[in-house]
Amino acid sequence: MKNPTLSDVAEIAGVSYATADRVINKRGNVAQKSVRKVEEAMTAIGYVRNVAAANLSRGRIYRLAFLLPKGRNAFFNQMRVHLNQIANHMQSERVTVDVIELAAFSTEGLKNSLQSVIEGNYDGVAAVGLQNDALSAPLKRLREQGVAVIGLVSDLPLEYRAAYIGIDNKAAGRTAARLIGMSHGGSAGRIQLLAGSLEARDHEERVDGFREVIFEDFPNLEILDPIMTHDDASAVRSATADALCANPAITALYNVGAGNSGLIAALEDHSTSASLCCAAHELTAHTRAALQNKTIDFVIDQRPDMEINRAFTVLRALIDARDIPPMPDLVPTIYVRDNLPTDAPITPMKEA
Amino acid sequence: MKNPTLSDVAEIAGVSYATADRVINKRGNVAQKSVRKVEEAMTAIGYVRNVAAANLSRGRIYRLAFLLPKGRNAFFNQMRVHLNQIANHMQSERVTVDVIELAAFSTEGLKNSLQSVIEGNYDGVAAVGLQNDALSAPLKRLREQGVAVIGLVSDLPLEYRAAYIGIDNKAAGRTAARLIGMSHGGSAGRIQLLAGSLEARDHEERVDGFREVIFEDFPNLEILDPIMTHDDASAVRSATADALCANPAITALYNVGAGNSGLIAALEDHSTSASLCCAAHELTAHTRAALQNKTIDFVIDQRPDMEINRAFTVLRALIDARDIPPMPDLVPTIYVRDNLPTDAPITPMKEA
DNA sequence: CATTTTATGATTGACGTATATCATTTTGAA
DNA sequence: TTCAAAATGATATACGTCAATCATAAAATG
Repeated sequence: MKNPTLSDVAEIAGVSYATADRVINKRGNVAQKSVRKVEEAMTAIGYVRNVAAANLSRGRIYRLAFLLPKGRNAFFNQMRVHLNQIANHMQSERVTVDVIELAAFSTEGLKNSLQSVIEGNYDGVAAVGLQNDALSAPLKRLREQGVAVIGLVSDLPLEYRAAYIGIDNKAAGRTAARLIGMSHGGSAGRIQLLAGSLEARDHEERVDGFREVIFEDFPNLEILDPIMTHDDASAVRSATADALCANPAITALYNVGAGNSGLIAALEDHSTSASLCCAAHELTAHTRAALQNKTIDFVIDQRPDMEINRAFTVLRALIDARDIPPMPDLVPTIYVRDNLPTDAPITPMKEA
Repeated sequence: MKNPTLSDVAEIAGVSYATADRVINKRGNVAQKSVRKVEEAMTAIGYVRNVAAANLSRGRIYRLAFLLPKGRNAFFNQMRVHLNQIANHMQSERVTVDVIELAAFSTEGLKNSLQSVIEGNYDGVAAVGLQNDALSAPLKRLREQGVAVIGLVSDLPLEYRAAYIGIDNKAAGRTAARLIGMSHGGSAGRIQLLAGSLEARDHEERVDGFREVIFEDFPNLEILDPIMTHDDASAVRSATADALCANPAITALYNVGAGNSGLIAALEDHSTSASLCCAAHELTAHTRAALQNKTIDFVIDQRPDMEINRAFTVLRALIDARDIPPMPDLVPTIYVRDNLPTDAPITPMKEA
């Protein structure tokens, strides 16, 4: 009935506790036959290491750093909120989190932040990354120090990061195209794309994916050249207004990047926007409201809450050199106005 | 730098360890001013209970039971796989899981299973529920024994369960309607519904939600009366074939329930099915393949993996009388063929 | 055979909390 | 003032693992 302990294993294996310990913690200097005896005893009685005891004994604390772009961007705001919530709960498991903010899209800024992480003596780092070779040097240093590094939302140079946590942006673009394409019901149409910058890898990938699907499966839809907005809401607003005015044949809009409040404002100004099909990224207060009042039709979300959860789990697994526990897959999530999350999903019970 | 312990708290509060312990574990017999002193010290130095040490000391083990419908239904197969995976990983945290299988949709069977749970001395139970007053008595017993009970996928009578973990089925039906509606691009159409049984609460709710949205927002779409299939694949197959034959004006299909392999087979037989819009529930090997080869267009999934994760987290929180940690929301997830998870299909499935 | 390696045993002290016991002090009511 | 009740202090043990030490036993080496 009680869970077997390592002492039980040792006893059954006919060795001392010390030897059993040498085996399970791979301390070496153990004869092969002893290893086998211990392993057999382990499986025989179904021994599983008690992580509570192990963590306590080890006195391990996990010092994590999250490198996020600074600024008032709705998506990262939300991510920061989730991060704080979870970090708060992780305190009881001896996990401390420092959030380091840095200028968005700045290789130099990221490099400096990584430098400060090197000096900060962390166990693990999750960074919203950039693809730039200038980052390789500090990342290499981190690896040499045994710091676990993962890319979050946007990847880091592949050689020096242990994992990437984020959606497949090409899939996200394809998904948007599928939805917009189907919404035409076989009729012809014209789609205006908006993007922050095609130098941002995620934006580029989304546009590519979008194009693929339209070309493959919706040949009677025309894609207009993307307008660059630098993810700025007022730029999005004026660009949208201009495009709709200049090209009345537009039947759909897809904003690949941020600045959705501008998109929404422009659509609300526009008289015939009701017949437009509109897709955007990331569920925020703005896009949620716009979905509900039918200003936009689809939101593709990357589930920042799940990303943060995964980041913690993966970092801890990497730090402990364990395998990663089974977790839900991360896919581009489609929101329409009917499947929006509610705010209080769990109902606590009244009396005992 | 090191995390403060309860001894530190006691010292700073100017009381003994014993008194500090009496406060944080609410053992009573403590003067108000001592309580205040301890609480102030706690916040002053940011004390957080070390759960590893607490769990170790308490020697707590969590004995959980999951009550799932028996049978080789693809969805529950998948759920069982996830459950086993996670249960396996939870062993190291002293969580044991017993899966109790019972006849689907059988109040009597569920009642008996609950009875065996009462005798089985569990700490928590997650049950795929039914709405039937006959269940109240055993559920009441469980509550009296201090066993945490939650409804999973399908809810239990509200009075005696602490939480429900599952999607909002009305929202799921609304979501399907929204997608099918939009896919008509404003044209008229006719939608055939298929359902297992309208006595199953989830099916009924989905149909209701579906109807709502079509009536509200797609008045030129007609909904044909649902065909009852009892979730049987061959029944679904023949019903689908018959309906398509009898009514060539059908533009869309929505299978509210299970038996998708039959639906897919019928569509693959049918010559003009390419122009049909088709939605179904739950991502399985069958529906995944059908999405990919364009036999069906949308799958609404309840993310059984997330549901299982939540179930564990909520049960443990209930058992420990803690608050529930922040977790990703559970919403009806829309899959098209472009945002499928990359995982290799986990269910080696013989038949539906 | 003597000597070095290598393997094993026996034991111990953290780690931080839960929980219990017993002695002692303080408080409140008679 | 006196005595019971309430509050506090001091202390000890257990939980299971990690990590270390030291002594001894077995095996490999020349």
